[in-house]
This record gives sequence, structure tokens and C-alpha cells, in this order.
Amino acid sequence: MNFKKELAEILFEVLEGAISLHDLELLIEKPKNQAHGDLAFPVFRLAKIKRKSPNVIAQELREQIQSPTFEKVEVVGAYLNLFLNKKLVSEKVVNAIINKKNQFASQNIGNGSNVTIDMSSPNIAKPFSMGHLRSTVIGNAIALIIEKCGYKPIKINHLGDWGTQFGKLITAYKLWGDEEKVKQNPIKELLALYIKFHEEAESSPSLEDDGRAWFKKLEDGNEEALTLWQWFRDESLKEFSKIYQLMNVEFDSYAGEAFYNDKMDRVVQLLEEKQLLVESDQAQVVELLEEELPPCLIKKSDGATLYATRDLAAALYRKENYNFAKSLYVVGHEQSLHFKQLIAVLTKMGYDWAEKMVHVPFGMMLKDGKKMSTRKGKVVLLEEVLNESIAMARHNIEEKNPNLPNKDEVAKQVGVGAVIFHDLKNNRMNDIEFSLEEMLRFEGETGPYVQYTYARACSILRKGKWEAVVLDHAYSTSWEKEWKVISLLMEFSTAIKRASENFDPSQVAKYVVDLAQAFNKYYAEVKVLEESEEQKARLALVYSVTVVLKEGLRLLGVQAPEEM
RNA sequence: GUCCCGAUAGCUCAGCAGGAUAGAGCAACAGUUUCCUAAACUGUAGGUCGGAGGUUCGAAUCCUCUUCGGGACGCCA
Repeated sequence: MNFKKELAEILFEVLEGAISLHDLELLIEKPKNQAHGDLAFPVFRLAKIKRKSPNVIAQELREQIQSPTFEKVEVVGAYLNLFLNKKLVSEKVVNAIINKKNQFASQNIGNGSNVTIDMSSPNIAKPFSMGHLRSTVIGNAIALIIEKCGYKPIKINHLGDWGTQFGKLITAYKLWGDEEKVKQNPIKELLALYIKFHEEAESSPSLEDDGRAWFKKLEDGNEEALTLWQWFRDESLKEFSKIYQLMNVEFDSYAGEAFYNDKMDRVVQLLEEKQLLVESDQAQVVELLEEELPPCLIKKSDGATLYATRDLAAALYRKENYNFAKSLYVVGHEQSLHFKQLIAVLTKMGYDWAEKMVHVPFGMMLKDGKKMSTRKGKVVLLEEVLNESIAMARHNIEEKNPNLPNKDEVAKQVGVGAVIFHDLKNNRMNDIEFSLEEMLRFEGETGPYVQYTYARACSILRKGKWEAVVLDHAYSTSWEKEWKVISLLMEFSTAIKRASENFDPSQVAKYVVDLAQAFNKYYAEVKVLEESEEQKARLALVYSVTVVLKEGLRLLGVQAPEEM
């Protein structure tokens, strides 16, 4: 159902190859102004080749385009404006959706190949902050979108469960910790200890050395260190799983940094064999001079490993176990240097698959224009935000639809949907200033707006007793009033494809808002349930919209209640 | 200092494989419910697309320079 391609092929024939098929497809555009038709072809390029005025060329072309797909071809200046045959196209689209249901717009670009997605990755013993929300939500949406395009996503929660921070935490716990208090409120207590550590370290820098020493012990298998670490980890995971359940996110693997503890020797060995390891200030590094990057630190002067070491081990492990076609890292953009180094080192090691690794960066969640810092206790907790959002949704239901049967369930879907959608609707590179007010807005370009549109459409179908039978006959409508909605329905697969290629869920979020807006306008203009011979066609349109809105929201990780 | 991002309406942002008059939402103002859920819809107002050059028939979009904001730059992750 790609009419752009169809037009390109017609033009290619007519022009006898003056412009390649590929270029033609790029030149054909979708006019912003509906009065300019559904597709347009600017002929400037031809004017140069043919040495005729653009307007003359356009006039000539108009005569030569003969296809039932286009009901009208107009020339305006140097533009060829084409109008699709509304009846033919609309019925094609609507029937395709009725037949394929949620499989509509599914594609098989990926051919079932594996794509690993490193995402979420919260730090153990720290609260799940708004910052981690972004990686979780973006990663989850990318997984769903690429799956729709025929890839097999493998979601990996690369838990931050290893590193010097645990040495610091153990130090702090041994100095000031209270077992009972930690048991009662693990995350909160551990966070308090972590903050206290950094406060105290300001005046007594030797604490930092103690922290590093404890981490070294942990890495060397010291029993006391390991027991504490295991305890912190278990408690943290319990807390995290509550949030993941709330957001409906699941993982294929929880192999975090600690998982690679026994796999790092091999990396170091490989680097040595390839003579890439250099000593520098008692530390082991890989120089990246030709790449014009700073050196990548592999081992600290005390022999302990670093972030990069673990990520190298993880990359090797993932390649060997999942044989990925692509390996994505949904991690904040402040870490882009790290990933450049990582890929550079792997390339130096001779692994050509390093080029299949992609850092998918995103902007930061800011508070008062500044980065949030766990060390200074400047965090906003995701769980609190989600709960507030759910409460707000619940309040709205009480006000607007008090007879709704499953209020709590719907409040959860709407509240959580609002938070997720708010994160996904804009380009992921934009920094987001944290604002509860913004997040809890349920009007305009928001998740609840789209959900509400879906609920209204579902309501029409219920009352209109719509049954999705496969219809092989024509509808008695001209599809004039429906056209805006139809032309958007056609674009669903394009939006998905773009989102998948650019790892950019906001393409789908924007699409779904556009469709909801178009439908709401239609809803205000046309009374579907009024008896008319056009009703069957209109119900088919409403049904099509519900299918696409629901699927679009699903691809973002947002649920769609049928009533709200 | 080097590198990476960003700058479009009062606010939050679309548009950025160059195309026809730069679009939404929020906020403001004025309206719409005997009729499919008003979490909606309609209308008014709001802009030298940070600045300066360049490429082009055509630039918010591409190139160069520049200003401002954010981030990263070896023993944190």
C-alpha cells in the first residue's frame, strides 16, 4: 500500500529513466497543505535536464499519468499535485486493517535476527530514580517497535551491581550501619549511608581509599564483603521488580556487571595477547591515539577492574551467546565517550562485529536545570511519581466517569501511561526538566488524550454493535469526511519503520497523537451512530482507528483501556 | 583547552534524506453538550526559526564561523 512507490514507478516509465527510481521516490513528497493533494512532485530537477520551463514540464507530465489510483492530477506552478482515489484507497486501507487486525503494519525487515538491548540498568542499593525511567521506557519501546519490524529483541537489564560504589557502601555500613534499620527500609537506609559516605569523605579523604580497598576485597572473594553485597542486591531487586511490574516491563536477562566478574580475566588476557595493553601511571590502559580518543582504562593501579572492562566482557559474551545482528545500548548521552572507546577497543581487537554496536543516547532528566545526583541525595523517586500519577488518574475517573467498573485498574493504566508517554513523546536527545505538573497533565498531546480517544471509539463500536466481519464488498460512502483519518492510517507503517531505523519511539508517539487529533475532529463532525447508509463504512473506520491506536500505544508500552 | 549535544510562538516541543503561506499542545481570550465519554471540539491572538556568512532555482533544514546553555574528557558508573 505504498502509493509513493506506485507514483515513482509511473513517473519512471513516463520519464524514460531521466531520473532513477530511487531518486524519484525521494523527490515525491507529501504536501503539508491538503489543498495540494495527497502526493506532490516538484519538477525543478527536470527543468535543468530537459531545458524547459518547470510549468511546461508539469503540464506535459500531467497528461501522461493515467492510473485508477489517482483521481485527479493538478499543476500548480512547478508542482504536480496528485489526488488519490479516495474510495478505492480508503476501502483498501480499511479492509486491510479489518483483515490483519493488530498485525497491520507489521514488517519483516529484521528477518528474525537477534538484537540485544542494554537498558534500564539501575544501580543496586540506590533508589530507582527518574533518570533510570528514561532508559527503561525508551529501551522497552524500541524493543516493541523493532519486534514489530521482524527483529527478535533481547532485553538485558545490565544491573549496576558491581564497582567501587559497593566498596564505599560496605565501608559506610560497617561504620554507621544498623542491620535492623536496613532490613526495615533497605533502599532508603542504604541511600542514606551512601550520601553520608560522600559527605564525610569531603573532610576525611582516606574514606575513599577504604572504599576502594573494600571493593578490591569484594572482587577477590572476601566472604564478609560478598555476604553484604548479596544482601544489598537481593533487597534492591525486590524493590525494582515492583516498579517493573507497575510499568509492565520484563527482561530476558538480569546479567548485570557482577555477572561478568569471572569473565574479565579473559578480556585482559586477550588484550595482552594482542599487545594492546599499556601501563600508564601503574594502571593498564588501551591507547586510542589513531582514533583521537583518550585512552581506555582497563585496570586500576590496584589491579581492580573498571566499567570499561566489564562492558568489554559483556560485549564478547553477548556476541557469543546471542550472535546479535545489532547490539543496542540505551544509555544517557553523557556516556557517549565511553561507548566510542568501547567500540574502538573491540575494533582494535579485530572484531568486525563491533560496528554492529550502537549507543542509543538520550538527554538527561534535570532538576532546576542541573543533573540529578544520587551522591548528593538530589533524586526524584520514580515510584512516588507513578503513585501520584495513578492517584491523579483515579481522581479524574471519580469526577468524570464515576460508574466505571474497574476504576483501580484503569487508573493504573492511565496514570502509568501518562508518565511513559510524557517521556517518549519528544526526541530522546532533549533534556527533560523534571516537572510533576507537566507529567500529570492529562490534556492535549498526552498519553491519556490518546487513551481517551481510543475509549471513545470503543464506545461507539459497542453501541453500534460492530462486528469485525471480513467485508468483501464496497461501502456506500465517498470517504470525503473520513479522508484525513484514512490518510493517517496509511502512514502507520512508515512511522513504525522510521522509529525502528532511528531507534526513536517518539515517531510513533507523535503519529498516535496525530491520529487521535484527526479522529477527534471527525468525531465532533460526524455522528456515526446516526442512522445512515454510510454507517457501515463509518463503523469500519472507527474500528480501524481503534486497532491502530491500540497497537500504536502498545508499541510505546502504554496500555489502552476500553473505557475510562 | 578538546570533543559531544542543544537553541524555532510567553512555556513545552514538531518540522531537519532542502521545496509551495513555519505547525501542534499548554497558558490567555471568545465559544460549543436536548445528540456516539467536554480527559473532547471550534475560533482569536501569538514568530526577523540564537547571530553572521556561504551553497542552491529554493534554506528552519546542508557547509563554515560565532554567541549562549548543558554534558563528557584516567583510576565513579
